[in-house]
Order: sequence, then structure tokens, then C-alpha cells
Amino acid sequence: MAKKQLIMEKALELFAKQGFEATSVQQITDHCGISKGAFYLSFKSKDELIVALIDHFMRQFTADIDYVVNHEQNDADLLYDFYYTTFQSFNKHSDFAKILMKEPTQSFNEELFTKLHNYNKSIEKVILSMIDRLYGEQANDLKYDLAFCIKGFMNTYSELFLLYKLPIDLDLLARSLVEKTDLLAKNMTLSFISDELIQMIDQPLNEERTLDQIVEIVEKNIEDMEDSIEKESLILLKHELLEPSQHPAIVKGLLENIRQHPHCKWAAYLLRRHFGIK
Amino acid sequence: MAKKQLIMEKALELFAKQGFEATSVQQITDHCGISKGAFYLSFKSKDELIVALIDHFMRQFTADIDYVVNHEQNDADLLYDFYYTTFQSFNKHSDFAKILMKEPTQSFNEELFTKLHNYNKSIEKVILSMIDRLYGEQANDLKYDLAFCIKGFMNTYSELFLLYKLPIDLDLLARSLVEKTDLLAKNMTLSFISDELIQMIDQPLNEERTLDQIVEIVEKNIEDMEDSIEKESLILLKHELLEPSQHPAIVKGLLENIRQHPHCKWAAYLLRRHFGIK
DNA sequence: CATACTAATGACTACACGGTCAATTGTCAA
DNA sequence: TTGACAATTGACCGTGTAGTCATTAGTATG
Repeated sequence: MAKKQLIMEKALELFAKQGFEATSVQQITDHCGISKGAFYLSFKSKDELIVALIDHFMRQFTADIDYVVNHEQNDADLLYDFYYTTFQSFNKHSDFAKILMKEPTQSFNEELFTKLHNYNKSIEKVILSMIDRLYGEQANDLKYDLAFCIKGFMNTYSELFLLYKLPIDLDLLARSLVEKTDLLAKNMTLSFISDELIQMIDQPLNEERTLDQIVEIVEKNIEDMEDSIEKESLILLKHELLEPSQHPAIVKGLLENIRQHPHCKWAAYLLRRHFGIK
Repeated sequence: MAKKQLIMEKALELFAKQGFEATSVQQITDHCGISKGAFYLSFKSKDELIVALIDHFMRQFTADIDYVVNHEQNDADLLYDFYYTTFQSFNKHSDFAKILMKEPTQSFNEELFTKLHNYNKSIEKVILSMIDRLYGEQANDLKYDLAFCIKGFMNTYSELFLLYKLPIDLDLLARSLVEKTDLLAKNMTLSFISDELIQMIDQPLNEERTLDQIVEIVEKNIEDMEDSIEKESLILLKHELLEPSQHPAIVKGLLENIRQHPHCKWAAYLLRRHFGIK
């Protein structure tokens, strides 16, 4: 298992520097100090590696901003926290963010394209729920436009420190984007993106998580973990999934236990949604 | 010469569908109904083909929007015409636009990266001149932010019809973006992107700084500063420039000391690059 | 120490790519 | 019809790739 981590870390560095296609398995294994055969003990193919990387980081990122949006009590700070967390995350995982920016979104296989599309949708969902909470009906017709603008800000401003390694004042960046977003939300009148348009985009790619899928993911997580409070919490949560019996407060506590564990963020996110707990 | 046109057209289709790396010369020539040898009569290499494509379309696009911005007499229509022309062009040359969106900006060679950067700069220049004409001093500090927002709108909204082939009401799109842009221009107060930041982006691509130049800049910085930890750090870093002797960890620490100092950002940036420290 | 088992290796295969060039075909003036 | 020249071909080359597997090294057990 540790081998898998090592490969993912080292491969990430190379992918960010040279791109996915341009990096050979040989280079990766050299960089890890292992043999080529060992690589194929951890991953069935090079494609499986890139999928694992994308899952790992996108889950973490989605879970992070979802948590922020659901746990910030003060409406006045919500947007700021969202932007701050987002860019902090981009900054921390800049190697991965670079890959996402640079790689030809669709020249991978179809499966990966849908996967990325779905993560994109999850993020959009978080953004939309934030918009709804802050501006409610006031911006109902305009919510998709607003979400698109927010995504546009995220994309364009992140280039600044991903392509060029510039020193960034995260606080100022977040504040300036809050202002922009707030201005648009409160004064826009013309909506371009309608419900219909969104439906046309989503149509072919609907996919809901079933209980079984969540259980499966949680179980996989449990296997990979060392004995700890977090592992115990996950096991208890798994039982709760199959046979709900505990008080919501207990469930919430268990979720809080695993929230910060890097490998549990995605599971925590799915569980939070499943149990309907903020 | 007609052969060259044919190859460019057919190759464009394949690149848009599969990406540049994933398309072989054999596939291109098959698609053209010519032999592989014939390809190399028109282009010295596959790289030369992609360069030709990028030049062809970027020149056209840059020239198009430049013309619109310079020839629209009526200020009231300027923004609208800009957006309308832009998206019309994206739509007309959607195959090429797709390539631009999808291709790993830097996994080509360095030459191509600079080339794209320069086209990007040309477009930014057009946008900035438009902002200047419409909002003049009113938005002077905010012009770069405004330009970034406009580029963000262009990127994000164009995805709608590049990735998903949706029918687009160009007129509504342009009008809605004009409203957004105008709102931001007239009400923003917080600027994130300063002249200094823009300089940092442009500098390293023009030419690599020599050691002497860096020393000179650092020395100027030291002179201008009052006695402080930051000044001491800078002095130590200057010695390190001339006679490398310290451990990387120490260098990194010194850089961290001056990172937040407003007048040191540029020097810190150059030093980070010089010492190869993230 | 011997045995059984797992983890790790790297030479190897099969293949696809960009690019070359001797050989072939097409063209047209004499 | 001939011959000189230009245009075009596609088999071929060197290189580098993803992925395999017989072999070896390492480790735990009786």
C-alpha cells in the first residue's frame, strides 16, 4: 500500500512538469527507485494511475469546499471562506492542479471525461447551494450565470500562480473576488444560462450514488487504514449505514472524527450527504 | 501550396477530435488521401504543422477583435461587438478553439509556449485598450482585474458550445456579458492584479535574468530598505548569490523572511527562481 | 537449516511513432 | 516516342513505448 502512495507522489511531480503522455512508466519507476515490474504490481496500467490521482485529489477538493460551505455559520464570511479555501487548495496541490489545467480534457478515454465532468458537477452543486443560501430567490434565474462567473474567476485567477510561480496574497485575492461576486449577484438582470441549457449538458451523464456504492467505498477505505480512532469511527459509520440505530449527534461526532484524515475526506463527504448532516 | 491548405484543414479536424499528440502523421495523410512522404514535402515536421495552425488562426482572431475594437465608433456598442465577434469567431473556428482549450499549454516545446503567451498578450492588449477607452481613469487601478474577468468570461462561457455542442443565442450571450462587465467596471473597488504582478509575468519570458542583473536589483532593494530582519535577510541572500555556501533550508528560510515585504516581492520572485526553490 | 511463499526485478516482446529516401509514376518539351 | 525532370510513394529505420514473465532476492515458518 505504501508503494502505491510513493508512486502516486512521484508520478505527480513528473506529470506536472512534463504532462501525462510525455512521462513514461520507466521514468516514474526510476524516479521512485523501483523496477518497472513493481509498478505493475500496484497499478494495472498507466491509465489506472492517472485515474487514481484524479480521484484522490478531486475527492479531497470537493470534500473540502463542501465542508466549508456547510459549516460556515456566518453568511458574511461564506464567500470569502469559499474562495480562500479553494485557492489555498490549488496552491497546496499545485502539481495536481497543473495537470488538470493542462491536460487535454477529452483526449483521455471517455470514462475519464465523464469522471471529470461528474466532479465538475459536484463542485457546481456546492457553488449553487452557496448561491442559494446567500442570495436565495433574489438570484434564482441568475444562479447558473453566477456559478459560471465564479468558476470563471477560479480558472482565470488560478493561472496566475499555476503557470507563473508568483507570490500570492490569498487574503486580498479572496476579498477582491468576494466583491466581484457580490456585485454581480446583487445587480445582474440578464440571465444567459437557463435551466434548459443545464439540463442539456447533464442529460447524458446522470449518476447517483447508491447505498451499496457508498458502503463499498467505505470498506475499501477501512482496509487501507491503520488502526486508529479514525478507523474505528469509520467502522461504526459503516454499521450505521447498514443498520441505522445511533443518535444523529453520535453520527455527527463520528463524522467529525474522520473529517481531517486525508484519506477519509471523500468518504466523509458521501456520508454527510447520505445522513443529511451538515 | 494547395496541398498545405488541405493538410492543415484535415489535420485540424483530427486534432480537435483526438488531440495533437494522439494524432499520427499516418492518420493525417490517410485522411488527406496522400502518402506520408507527401506530408514532409509541405511541412518539415509535425511540430511545424501545429505551429502553422496556431499562427494561422491566432493571427486571424487577434486581427479580428483588434479591428472591431478600433473601428467601432460608438462606445455604447463597443463591448457588445467585442463579445459578439469573439464568440462568433470561436464558433466558426470551433475545431481550432477546441485545440487551444484542450492542449497542455506547455507540453509542447518552449518556443510554442512563448508563442501562445505572446498571442495571449496581444489579446490582453486589445482588451486593455478597450477598457481604457470605455472607463478611462475611473478603472485605472482595476484595469487588469477587469481584463482578467473578461478573459474568464470568454473561457468559461465558450466551454458551453465547445465541449457540449449546444445551440447558442449569440446576441443574448453578448448582452449578458456586457452587463456583467459594465457592473464590475463601474462598481469594483478592490484590485488584486497590480502593475507589479503583470511585470512579473511578462519579464521571465522576454529573456532570462543574468546573475549580475539579479544582484543589481537586490542591491537596489537593500539600499531602499530600513534596517530590519528583512534587510538582513536580503543582504545574506546577496552573499549567497555571489558565493553559494549555505544549506538550501537556510536559503529557503531567508526567502520566507522577505516574501511578505511589499517591496521585496519582485526580488523574492527572482531569487526563488534563481535558487530553484518553490 | 530447509522449505514455502511472497515481493521485486529487468530483459524481453510487440508495436506505434516520426522521419527518410531509393524507387516509381506523372508531366511535358523536343 | 523519347528523355529529362519534378512529384509522389511507401517500405524501411531508429527510437521509445506499455506491458509481460521467467527468474531471483527476501522473509517468515517449522
